[in-house]
Amino acid sequence: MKLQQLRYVWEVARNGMNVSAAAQSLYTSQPGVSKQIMQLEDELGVRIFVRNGKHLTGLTQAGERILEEAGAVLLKLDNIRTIAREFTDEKTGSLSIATTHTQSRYVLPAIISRFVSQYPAVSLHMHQGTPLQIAEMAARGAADFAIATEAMELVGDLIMMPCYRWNRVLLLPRGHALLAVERITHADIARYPIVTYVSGFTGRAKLDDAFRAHDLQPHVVVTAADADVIKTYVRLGVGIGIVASMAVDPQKDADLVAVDVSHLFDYSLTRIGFRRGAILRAYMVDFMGMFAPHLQPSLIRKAIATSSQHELDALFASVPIPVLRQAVSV
Amino acid sequence: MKLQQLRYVWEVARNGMNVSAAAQSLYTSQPGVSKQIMQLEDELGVRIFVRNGKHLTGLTQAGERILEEAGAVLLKLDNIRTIAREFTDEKTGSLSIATTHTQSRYVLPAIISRFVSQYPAVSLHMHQGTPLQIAEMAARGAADFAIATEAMELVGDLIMMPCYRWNRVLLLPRGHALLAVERITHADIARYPIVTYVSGFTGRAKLDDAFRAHDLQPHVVVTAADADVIKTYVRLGVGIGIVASMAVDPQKDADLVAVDVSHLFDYSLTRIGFRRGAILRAYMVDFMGMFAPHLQPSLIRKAIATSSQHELDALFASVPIPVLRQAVSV
DNA sequence: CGAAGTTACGGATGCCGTAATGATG
DNA sequence: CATCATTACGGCATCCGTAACTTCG
Repeated sequence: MKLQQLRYVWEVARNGMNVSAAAQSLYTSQPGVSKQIMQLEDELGVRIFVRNGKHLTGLTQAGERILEEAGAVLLKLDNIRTIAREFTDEKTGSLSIATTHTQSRYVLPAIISRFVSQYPAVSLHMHQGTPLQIAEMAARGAADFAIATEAMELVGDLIMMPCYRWNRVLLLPRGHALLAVERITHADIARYPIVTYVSGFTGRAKLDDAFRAHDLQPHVVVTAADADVIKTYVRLGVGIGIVASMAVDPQKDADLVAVDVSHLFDYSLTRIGFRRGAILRAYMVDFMGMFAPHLQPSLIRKAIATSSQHELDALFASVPIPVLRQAVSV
Repeated sequence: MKLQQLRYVWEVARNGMNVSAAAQSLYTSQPGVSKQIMQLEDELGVRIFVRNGKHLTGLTQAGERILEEAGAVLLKLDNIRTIAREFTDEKTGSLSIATTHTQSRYVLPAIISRFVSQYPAVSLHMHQGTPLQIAEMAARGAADFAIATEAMELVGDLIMMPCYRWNRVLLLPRGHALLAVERITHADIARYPIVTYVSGFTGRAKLDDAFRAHDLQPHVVVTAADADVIKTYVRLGVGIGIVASMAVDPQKDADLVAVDVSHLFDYSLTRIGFRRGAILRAYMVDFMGMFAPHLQPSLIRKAIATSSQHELDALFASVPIPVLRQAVSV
């Protein structure tokens, strides 16, 4: 049994049982991959892949279980490399963050700029995607961190730590009729065409929930994956915007009015997640502390030591999670 | 990074940083081991072993952490092999049990004979040792199972499952004065010289506790690691024996009288343990069921899924553990 | 027929073991 | 001086890549 063989098996499975694709992504030749896999199967005396003639079509029962262990092995090998780097170049390395538009555009810049000034030798990689893509990237090790509000619970093998709670603001063109309303209600909002996030993004679910709870059918006329698009349509007068409060920039959005509507919607929780079982570099732990000050190294260590979502929840039950102050312009 | 290198590092550490010894136990040459380790260190850019001139004297900080991961890798490789064998030869393999004299002499024979008749192609290995040795053997994978009453909690990385509770009997020569006593007390026993287990064996601790709780100083004149020796001295008239009830053989020990004294001592708990993270062959799960009928596959699976001793305890809190009927001859 | 996987084969890397050298206590 | 680790070196296995062949959709 060789490491290459495990890597090959893993990569073939990752590429939908396509040996050619796996070979490419491993920068080697198909025959090499094919042969090593067969060699492993011979050594183990068991087929890992189901073959239809010469084509691999799936995993055998044994293959599934072997793949699982192989994945764990590959993770631990990564860990060994990480540990080694930590002890050689404490301040150098890379930090790969997968996150959503909202985070990378409005929340992270300040954090990142602090981080890069403290760790200039750490190369930074930001990946944008849907919450699900983000979570998957972290889960399979393509990113060190996933930062998102949604879908983080859908991927197992992620340790997710609550970072902050936030709510929504209404974005209105100056002079909008709603500005005259003292305390805005769901019904008030539902009277106007709405521009907001597509479902699965930036707390859209909680927004829908709130209206549904009041038996209201809001008129959502434009949906977008990010606040910039939403603002654009609000400026066009298409409707009133509902965005995450952190997406409001007092300067740049001075032509619009942001109204706090946190009394109308449940708070959403943004979390940072990383692969369970992965070793974190010191600067990664530090990064989390910058992003969410309550994520102290000792707390992170405890979180890593947990083994189930349940345990993790219990750990954070007693930790106060900051609530993002609503950036309201009146 | 190669698997051999991890194996070499692991083995050197296991052998007290002695490369020569490690090479021998790996059936290879010293230079090969030496070279591969240095190669790994070069690749990782970090020393794993502390060197005093040319002698390895210990692990570096990085080395300790790397060793930990390497151990996990090696375990998972074993798991892959185990999985493969499970799918090829479901009924063949080996079962290695580390246990104490009491178990292997009095308790296991019946179980083992059932087992071998059901799995004739499984080669059986029994290792006898002190409870601590036993636990360590299982923890490092030298044995599949540890079965013992003591010390199982001292070794981490073991999943220990309660099997049965048992208590002690008094072994008396026929016609002994104590046989006239209706309900024997601690004080009654303490009046006679006692032959029993050495500390650390077969529930000796609970025995001492009981006398101490009654402010009695029993006169232990002979201690032995197994009941056979104890019986021998009882037969010699050196003293009265206190042994585990399962150590009494009604036929062979017909010349002695066994008196139930379970009202005098706390029940002891015999457990079976296996390495956390290891894959169990189907016949291993079956073996546990034969040894302790309440250890059903589903329960074992749940136990494997636990990650801490605490969780494990919680799981078994609601499982009734059989109490061994006292084999008393009167 | 095209895409994909296996077989065949030559070149090169690299691992292993023996022998020699260098340190250690 | 005996033990132990590293360096040197030759033989051999093995892994890789190219090319040819085979099979599936």
